Amino acid sequence: MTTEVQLAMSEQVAAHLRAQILSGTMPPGGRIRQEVVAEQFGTSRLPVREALRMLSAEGLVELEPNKGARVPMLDEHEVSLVYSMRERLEPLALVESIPHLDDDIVEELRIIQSRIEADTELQEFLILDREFHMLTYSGCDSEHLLGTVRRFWNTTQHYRRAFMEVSGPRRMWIVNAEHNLIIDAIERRDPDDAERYLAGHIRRTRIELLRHPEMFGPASTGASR
Amino acid sequence: MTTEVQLAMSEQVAAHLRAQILSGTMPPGGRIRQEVVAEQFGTSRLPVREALRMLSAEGLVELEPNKGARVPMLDEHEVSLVYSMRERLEPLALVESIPHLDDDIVEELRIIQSRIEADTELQEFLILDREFHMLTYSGCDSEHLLGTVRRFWNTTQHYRRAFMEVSGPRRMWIVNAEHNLIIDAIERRDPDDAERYLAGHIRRTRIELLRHPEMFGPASTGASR
DNA sequence: TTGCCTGTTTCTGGATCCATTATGGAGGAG
DNA sequence: CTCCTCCATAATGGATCCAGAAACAGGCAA
Repeated sequence: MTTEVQLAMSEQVAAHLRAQILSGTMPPGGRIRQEVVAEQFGTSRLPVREALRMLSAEGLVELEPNKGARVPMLDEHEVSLVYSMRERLEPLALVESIPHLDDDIVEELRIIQSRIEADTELQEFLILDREFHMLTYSGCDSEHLLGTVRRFWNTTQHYRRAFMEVSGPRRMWIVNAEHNLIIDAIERRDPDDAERYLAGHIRRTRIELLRHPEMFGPASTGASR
Repeated sequence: MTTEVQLAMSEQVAAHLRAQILSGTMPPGGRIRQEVVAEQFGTSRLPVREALRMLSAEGLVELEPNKGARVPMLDEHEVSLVYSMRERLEPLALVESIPHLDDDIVEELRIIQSRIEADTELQEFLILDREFHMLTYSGCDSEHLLGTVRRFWNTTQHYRRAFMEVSGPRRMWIVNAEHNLIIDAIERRDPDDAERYLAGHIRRTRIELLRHPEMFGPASTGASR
């Protein structure tokens, strides 16, 4: 009796598309054809439709009636605003989370952070950075709060990558310094400091991001039409 | 040439279910059977499934694989947390919105407010109160921000009603006073004051709400199992 | 040449049928 | 009498087929 859960087909499709979108294989503006995805998985179009609904709930695709699905493309103001939302919500998530974070988590955070500092590969950085922040929020037991935070990360994922591409390793040094401040505050169980550092971290990222308007050109990577 | 849009069937079903849930006809914890809804609308189960996916994206139902849909039931802490999220996000929405609100909107706000003060019917109050706040955010052109705010209102809708039921008309007087402060701040185009009043409005509501833990009993209205 | 109209094609939306999984009750063992 | 097991039932998940809307290409007229 394996505890293997035999995921529903629609979940599998959703997971795969999610990975593709988050990894940048499907750039913003790119259309997603149900039939193409369906035969890619050897299923009918129905689970694909369900998967697309799930992803639209997560902010990863947008659905237009009778016109299909596409990866959302955000303009400069919208990205900035999502960062403003993150700036307000994620500190709350962190404050809620800290009381439930034990020393094992803190240790794990330091391990992730050391891997971030060791490995400067872009794709790897994006994954680890996300993992780092999500782990700091993991003590927060509200699915609403966590889900909302995840959605924000999803919608801005592509622009995080574009930003890191143009701002280079210098940006990573700053991120590293700020991450370590956050870890220390968590270890001291100091929610006020943690909140302050995190809000500042996100705010500075947003401001820095706005200094690179070239990221928001018509279509940064293919994705015509 | 009518601009009538011939809504998709799934949208119609979603709209109807949405209204039913928000009006309290379907209480938290209540299961939603696809087949029942389907024959209620004379359609197949497929558009119902799509509608349920939409509603789950809006936070109005929760889906569990192979177990169907139910109206989410929140505990005390979760509701409080959603109010904390509202307290942080809605002031941002208001600040973003104010520059785009013209005098016509202000006038409309005063009309809604006068209707709230005139009509003390509970159901009507809930609708008008929501309409009021959403109108103050209507100048904000970000679908992400507006969508998130709407989701928060959706998830707490049932507890807003339960709260008004137990706290009575006294609560309405306070709400009225605070609404008028917000209108004035908007009319003066003073985002700082507006933000302050709104944050205080939500915070005080949250605190007051927590003084009635009896609302979070096993099941306030039917909805067994 | 340019703009509009129309026919064709392609893709999404919906209906029906089948497979799979959860649920609830009856019956038997301890 | 209680608890476990097994089975019948009902509800969800998926496949296939069909209808309708949108994009595209070609032709016609100004």
